[in-house]
Amino acid sequence: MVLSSPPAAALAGDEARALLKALADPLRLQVIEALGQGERCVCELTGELGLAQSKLSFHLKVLREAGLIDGRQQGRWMYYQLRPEAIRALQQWLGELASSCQTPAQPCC
Amino acid sequence: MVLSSPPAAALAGDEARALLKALADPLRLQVIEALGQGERCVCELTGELGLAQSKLSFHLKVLREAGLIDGRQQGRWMYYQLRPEAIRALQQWLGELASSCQTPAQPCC
DNA sequence: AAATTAGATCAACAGGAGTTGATGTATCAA
DNA sequence: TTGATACATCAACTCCTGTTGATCTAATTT
Repeated sequence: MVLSSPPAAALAGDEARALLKALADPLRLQVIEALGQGERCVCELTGELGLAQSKLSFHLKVLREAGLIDGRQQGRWMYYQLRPEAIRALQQWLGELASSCQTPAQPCC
Repeated sequence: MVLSSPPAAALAGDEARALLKALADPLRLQVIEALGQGERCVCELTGELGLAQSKLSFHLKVLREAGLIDGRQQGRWMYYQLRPEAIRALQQWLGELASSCQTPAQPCC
C-alpha cells in the first residue's frame, strides 16, 4: 500500500490538461478503473470490458502517451498498470485549485 | 482558507467522467484557472482571456452544468466561482484509484 | 520453417464538440 | 420610454476524435 505519495512535481496547466483529456473518455475511464485494481494483461482487459481489440489498443495508446499507464511486454503478452505518480500529480493540481478559489470578486466594470 | 475539506461524497465513475470531460478543454481550463484565484465577473473573464463573448458563455454553461462552477447574478453582471466540493470530490476519486493499483497481475491466458 | 496468436497500426468513415455571427432577454441609464 | 449594456441562446458550419475492419509485426508453438 502507498502510505505517502512521492513528492509529485507540480503540474503545469498544459500537463494537467493532457492528463484530464486522456481520462475524459468513457471507455478509457473503464480501462483506468480496471487498472485501478492492479496490473492487467491486454487480453484480460479485452475480455473484462468486451471490446474490439483495435479499439482497446487505440485507447491504451492514448493513455500511454499521456503518461497515465505503463506497459511491460512478457513473451507475447502485454501487461499494463497505472502510473500512480501521474494520478497523484493531478490530484495535487486539483488541490491547489480548490485552495484559493473562495476569494470574493471585487465589484467589476 | 479551507483547512479541511467537507466529507465530499464518493463519486461514481459516471460523475467523475462528467467532471473530467468538462475540465478537459484548453479554454475551460483557462477559465477554471482564472476562477482558481477567486470569483470573477464574466466581463473580467472576457477581458483576461481575450475571448469572444458567445464562446465564453458556451464554456461557462458546460462548466456550470457539470457542477464545477456556480454563478450569481448581481444587477446586470454575472459572477462565477469554482465549487470546491466538486474539485475535492474528484480529487478523492483519483486518490482511491491510485491507492490499489500496484497489485501485480497474475499471469493470464 | 510454417502456422498460430497477441497486440499494434492504418485508412476510411461517422458523429459530436467547439466556433462564429446573429438574435434574444433582462437590467440599468438617460 | 428609449437606448445601451451584459450575458444567454441559436443555427450553420468545421474539425477533431473515436470506430471499424484490414493488415502488419513479433513472439511462440509444432
